[in-house]
Amino acid sequence: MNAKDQIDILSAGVAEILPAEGLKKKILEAEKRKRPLIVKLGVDPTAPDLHLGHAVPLRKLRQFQDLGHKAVLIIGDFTARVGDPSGRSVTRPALTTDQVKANAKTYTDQAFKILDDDPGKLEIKYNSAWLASLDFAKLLELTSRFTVAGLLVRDDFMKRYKSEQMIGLHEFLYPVMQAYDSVEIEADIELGGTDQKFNLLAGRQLQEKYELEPQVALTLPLLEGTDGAKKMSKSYDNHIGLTFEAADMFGKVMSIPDEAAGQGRFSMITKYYQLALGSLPDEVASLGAKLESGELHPRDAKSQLAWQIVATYLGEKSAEDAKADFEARFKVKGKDAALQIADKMKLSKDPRKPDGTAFLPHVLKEAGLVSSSSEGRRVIEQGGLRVDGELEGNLEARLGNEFLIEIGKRKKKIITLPS
RNA sequence: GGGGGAGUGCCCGAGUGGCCAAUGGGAGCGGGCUGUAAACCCGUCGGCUUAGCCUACGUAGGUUCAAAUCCUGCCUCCCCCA
Repeated sequence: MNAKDQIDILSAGVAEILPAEGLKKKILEAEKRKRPLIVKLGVDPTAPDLHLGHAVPLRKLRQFQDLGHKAVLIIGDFTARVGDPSGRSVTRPALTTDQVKANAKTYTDQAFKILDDDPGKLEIKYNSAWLASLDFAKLLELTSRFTVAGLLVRDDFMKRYKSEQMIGLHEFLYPVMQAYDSVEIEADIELGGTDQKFNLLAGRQLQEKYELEPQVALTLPLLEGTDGAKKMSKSYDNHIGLTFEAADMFGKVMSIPDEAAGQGRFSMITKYYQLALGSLPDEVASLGAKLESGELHPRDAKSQLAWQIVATYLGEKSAEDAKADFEARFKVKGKDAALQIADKMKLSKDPRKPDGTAFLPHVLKEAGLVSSSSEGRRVIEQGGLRVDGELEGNLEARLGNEFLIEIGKRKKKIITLPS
């Protein structure tokens, strides 16, 4: 592919390219020398649960691979012992090596679903390989290339410093270690979220001191979560986990708003295509046009998006099932649709009294549809319970041997009582 | 080593002796509306066959007719000085 097209694809959806002309230069150079670019992505194996936000840089990395470049995934097993101070107002707790190991495995399992694992295009390295054996002399040599003032200009540190919160000395070393990773693998490009900008630039600096061609930093925007406002994060409860069950993942994608706050009518939909799915710029553009013209219904656009996302992580079969399930649950109404998707379950005890009636809150609790009988009572009082398709407003009711229970729109079960 | 502060329901966070199962926000849940599990509106949100009762405000005791609120010990976390 020619250089211009490559640049178009690679710079799509990117927050910043530093320096601005850097990507172009690197690509032209690679073309001239007929060698692939080395594209680095550093991974901090601290959180075991990955979500779609984490997938953004991985998608970009995959685009590089697809254009023939070489991805180097650095598992920061060593740096994880320090914890990235980026965006943190407090020192992160250090992890044990076992935790780091387990997290790294979870990470790579997920990452392989996005990346091309052709060994010519992907290399995985643990940075303990070179960092663990650094001796103090080498460390001094490394650190002498950075200045305290240089580190302090960084926002995270400055804020903490000014507000008199503690900054561990070891935290100063984080950018240094990460920068050294870039030296070690001679990275041409490094990817990261916008919050990683400082660390990526530190890599540039250090490479220069080691007389290497400095890497180009490519930062990617942070993906908004399902609320369409804040960045996706587990602590905001707006994340879509890569290990979610198919139906849940599908539904969560369907629940993203069309529009990200103040960014155009279908901006969230197109953004997810671009960032979470890594669709190419022309595809995203034509999708946006179709949505604007009304040719494509936003619901269908999201449904396709959800399908593809589920298919990536859990397979096409799961995606198909999740889609069918979603439609049966929310598009088609009525008892027949409910019967199709309801799970069957058998209660071990018969809750009925001699007169054939049963206290429904207990039945709901036994069936695992509510977590307490008080909650069951509430649901019934609020008009959320249907038995065999009929609204049931009484706490006690006569029950047959098999019946369909529906609570709200989502929970549906066919209950069988022991005879 | 010395001094100070804090621990409240799933999370954040009010509450400083009775009016507290505990304000408010978020998440969750139910209803309405809708192209959607979006947005918005309404309701609900410890447990219990619930006009009542039980358990709860770090933990163990104590004072009091009455404690999340006062006292003491213990545990945990944080900050400042050295």
